[in-house]
Amino acid sequence: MEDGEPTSVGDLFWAVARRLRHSWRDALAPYDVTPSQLRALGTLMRHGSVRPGALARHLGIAPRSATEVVDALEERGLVRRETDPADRRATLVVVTDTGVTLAGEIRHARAQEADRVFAGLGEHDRAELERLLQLLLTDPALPG
Amino acid sequence: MEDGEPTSVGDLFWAVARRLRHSWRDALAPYDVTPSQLRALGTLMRHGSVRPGALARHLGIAPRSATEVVDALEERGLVRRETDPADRRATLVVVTDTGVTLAGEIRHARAQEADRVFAGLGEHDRAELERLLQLLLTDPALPG
DNA sequence: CCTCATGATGAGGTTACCTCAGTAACGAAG
DNA sequence: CTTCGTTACTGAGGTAACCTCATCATGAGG
Repeated sequence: MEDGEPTSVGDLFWAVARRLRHSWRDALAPYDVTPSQLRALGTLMRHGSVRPGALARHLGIAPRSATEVVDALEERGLVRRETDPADRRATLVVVTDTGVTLAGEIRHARAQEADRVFAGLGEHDRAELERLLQLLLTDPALPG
Repeated sequence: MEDGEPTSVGDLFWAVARRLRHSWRDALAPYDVTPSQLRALGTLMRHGSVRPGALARHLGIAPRSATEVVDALEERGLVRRETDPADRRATLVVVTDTGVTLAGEIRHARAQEADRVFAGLGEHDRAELERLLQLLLTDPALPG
């Protein structure tokens, strides 16, 4: 990113996104969990056992893609699939003990990393950024 | 993105990034140019004819990946490769007339789209966001 | 019980990256 | 002027994270 002149807000946004992505990838490397897996794990922690379809909706991805993330998490033993007793077509994705533990550790590490990155802004600016992002997120002009 | 509770600034950031990405992809669809291609084309417009290696540096990607972007642009006739007269190992990536025209059109369309998205913030907030992003970008705490 | 909708997944594709190895040409040193 | 390390690009092959479309089982309503 030696490009000294990102012209628009959009360009700026992407430039920051890129840096952030790399930074996080490095921070997560020792845990052998990719960002998207972590995102899914986090959602599962927050929502408890859900079906892949619901997970997909939470993550804003296609149902088929949720299957893949669950596959990956299951392969790492962080999650396990159980047949939904209420509907035998469906599956429940349950976080294992290992998963819970790891999620906790990573959450901690990531919070530190985020602090490191966003702390450069100072308390006030960080709150301001949070407000603006929240605004953008709830902006009806953007497609879902 | 039905997930009502992105907890951290980072999560928020990614959520916004996702929406923005989709929005842009849709806006660019009629031109048959991917975001990464457009980014490269933009850089070329700003810097004139450069070698793939330099382009890679500007874009913050590996040299090998620049080759790919140039391949794609060349295939669409937006760019052409010329041997660097100063160093026959090297190649110069030159934007064709078609490329210049298309870049102009897209720049216009994209500006409108960005306006649409970020205008939801209002003039003041947009400037504020720009300031904050610029801050993050120049923050030495982040790896290059 | 037949039909339609729904939940998950197999198959196969795309984008945008990456590393590693190879080839060609430059530049300096012998 | 030849040899040698360096640099520029690219072929080969790989990855993550998505996608669509087709398939199969189950559930729910007429």
